[in-house]
Amino acid sequence: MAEALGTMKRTHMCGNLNLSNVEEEVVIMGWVQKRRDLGGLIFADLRDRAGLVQIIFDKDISEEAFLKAEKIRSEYVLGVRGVVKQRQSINANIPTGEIEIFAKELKILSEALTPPIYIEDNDEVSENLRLKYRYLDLRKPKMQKKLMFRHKLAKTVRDFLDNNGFAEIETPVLGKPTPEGARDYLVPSRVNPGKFYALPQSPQLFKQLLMVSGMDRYFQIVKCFRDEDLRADRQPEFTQIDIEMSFVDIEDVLSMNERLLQRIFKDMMNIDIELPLKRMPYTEAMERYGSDKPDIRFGFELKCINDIVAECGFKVFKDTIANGGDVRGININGYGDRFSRKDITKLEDYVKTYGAKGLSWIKIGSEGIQSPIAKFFEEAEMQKLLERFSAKEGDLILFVADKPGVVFDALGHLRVEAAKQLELLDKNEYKLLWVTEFPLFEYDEEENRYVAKHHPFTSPMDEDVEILEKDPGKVRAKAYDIVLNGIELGGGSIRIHRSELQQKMFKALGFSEEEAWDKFGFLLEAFKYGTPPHGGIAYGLDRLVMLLTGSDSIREVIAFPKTQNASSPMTEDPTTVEEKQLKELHIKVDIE
RNA sequence: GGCCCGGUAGUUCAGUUGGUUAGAAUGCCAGCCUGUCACGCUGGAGGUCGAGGGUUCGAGCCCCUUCUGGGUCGCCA
Repeated sequence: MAEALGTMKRTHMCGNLNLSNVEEEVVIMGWVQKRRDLGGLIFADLRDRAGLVQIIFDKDISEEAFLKAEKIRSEYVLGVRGVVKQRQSINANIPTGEIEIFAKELKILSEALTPPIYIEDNDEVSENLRLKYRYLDLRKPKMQKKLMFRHKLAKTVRDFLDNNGFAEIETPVLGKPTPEGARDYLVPSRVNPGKFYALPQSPQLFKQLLMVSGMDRYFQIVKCFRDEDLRADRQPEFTQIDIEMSFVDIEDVLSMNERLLQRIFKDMMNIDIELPLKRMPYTEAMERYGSDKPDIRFGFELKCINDIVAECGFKVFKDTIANGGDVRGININGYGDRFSRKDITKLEDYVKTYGAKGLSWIKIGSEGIQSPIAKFFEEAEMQKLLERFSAKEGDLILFVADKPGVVFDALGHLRVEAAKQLELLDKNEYKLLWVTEFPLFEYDEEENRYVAKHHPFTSPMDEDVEILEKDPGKVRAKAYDIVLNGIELGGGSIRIHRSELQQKMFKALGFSEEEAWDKFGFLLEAFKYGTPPHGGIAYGLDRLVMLLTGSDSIREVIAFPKTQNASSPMTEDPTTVEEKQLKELHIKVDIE
C-alpha cells in the first residue's frame, strides 16, 4: 500500500548529491530505476530529474526500511531519509558514483506496474509504444534533457529579445480561415451556427496589426497549426518563434536575428558564431546547390553544361535543351571508387523520386574514362566537360537532364544523398546561411496564375517594383530564409506598408479589389490608419531544438507529439464525438 | 492520394522449401544469496504470430482485403 508523504520533506535531488554531502542526513524522492537484492543487503538506484543515486538498505541500520525495501520494484516512487556515505566501491559510470545513501527511513509513496517500456536511454522500443506511454518515455534522462534544453532555449530567446526591446504579446488562436496556403484546422462556433474559426497557421496578420498599433517590436513563442501530411520534421501543431519589427529594412532584421542566433549558439552549445552570417541570393543557391536551403557543409556543387552539350551527339541531352530544359551535373570529387555501377543505379532510382527520368554519369578511373554516354561525345566536348567540373582521377560526375525545376530538385537532393552515403555530414558542424532575394511570385500551373511565394504582403525589392506588372516572374522579394545544415530554420520578409504598392501586388496576383477586401479587409483597413515600414521572421522552434540536440525527428523534442496520421496513441485523439455535440454545432458528418 | 519498409512472448528479435509441441535474449514471478551497480545461482509462468478472408492434407511463412507504425513523393503561401 502506498504511503502518505506525512512530514517527510525533500532536501536534495538524487542526481545532485556528491562527496561534499558526506555524513549529511538527506531526504530524497524519486523513482526506482533498479533494485539489486543480495539477500541480507538491498541496493536500489533512485532516479529523479537530476540523476541517479544508489541507496543501500541494511537490517543493522533500519530493519523496518529493509523489510519494506524487499517489496520495492522498478518505478515505485520512494521517499528515503538516510545518511550520505562515501562508497567502498566507486561506480565511475554515474556522476554520483562516489557516494551512496544508507537508508534510515523508507516510504513507498507509490507502487507501479511493470513498465511496458524500459526507462533507459539506449532503448530500442518501437516509437508507437513510446508514444502510447509517453509519460514513461519522458522519464528517460535523454528525453528530460531534451525538454530542459528546449526550455532553456526558449528562455534564452525571451531574454535576448526582451533585452532588445521586444514585447511578447499573445494573439488569438481562434481566427479567420486563410484562403491561401496550407489547409486550416477548423473549429465550429456554437453561437454562430454554420460558421467556423480556423486555428492559426501563423500569427502573421496579427503581428502586422501590432506594428500598426505602434508596439514597435513584438515576439511570441506560439503554437501554429497546419492540417497537412506529416514528416520527420513536420507536425500538425508546432511552435514558432515569431518576431516582427517596425521602421526596419532587410539589413535591420537580419542583423538583429543573427545576433539572436549567435546568442543561442553561445548559450546553448558554447559555440562562437562569426558575424555577419554568410548570405546568398536565391538564384545563386539554386545554381550552385539546386536548393533554396542548401547544406553548405560540403561541396559537390552543380554546374550547367547546356553550352557544351546543346549540339552533342547524345540525343537525351540535345533534345532536353532544345525543349527549354537544362543539363546539369555534380562532381562527387574524390569519391568515384566508392560508387559501383549498382550504387549508381540506386542513385538513379533516388533521383527518379524527384521526377528525373534518369541519371547519366562519367567516372574517371585509373584507366581513363568510364561512362555509358562517353561514346556520344567528341573528344573536344568531353575535354570541355571534364574542365567544367575540374575532373581528375577518382571523380564521379552525375548528370540530370530535364525541366530546370526537376534538374535542380533532383541534383540538389542527390548531392545531399551522396554526402550522406559517404558519411561526410558532421552533426556537430553548424553552417548557418541566409538565403535572400527570393522570387516574389511563383507560377501555379494548376491555377494558371502567379501566386505569392511567401505571402501577399511581402514587399518586392525596391529596384524591382517597376517590373511588378510587366514581368512578375522576375521580381525579387525582400524575403529571406535562415538555413542551418540544409534545413530551413525560419523565414521572413519586409512587408508592404504602402497601400498603392499593395494594390499593385493584388493585381499581379489576380485578386480583384473585392476579393482582396473580402480576404484581408481588416488588415487593409488597418493599413489606412498609419502604417510603419515593418518586417520580421518566424523560426521553427522544434526544428531548431531537433538540430541542436542531434535528434533525428521533431517528435523527439516535443513532449506529446502526433504520429504520422496526426493522431495520438496515448489519448487516442482525434475521435468521433457524440451526436448531441454535433447537433449543437449544426454539423452533419458525411463519410462514404 | 502514390511509392517503399515494418507488425511473432511485457520488450527487442530469430523462425530454413509451407511440415512434429513457434525459439533466444531481456523483463516478470518464486526460492537462495551482506558490497551489488547489466549482481549472481536455481526454478517457473508468459503467444489470437496485427485483424479478416482465401489457397492447401497442412500457413508465422503463399494470395487478397484491412488496420496500424515509420520513411518518402505530392502537399506544406
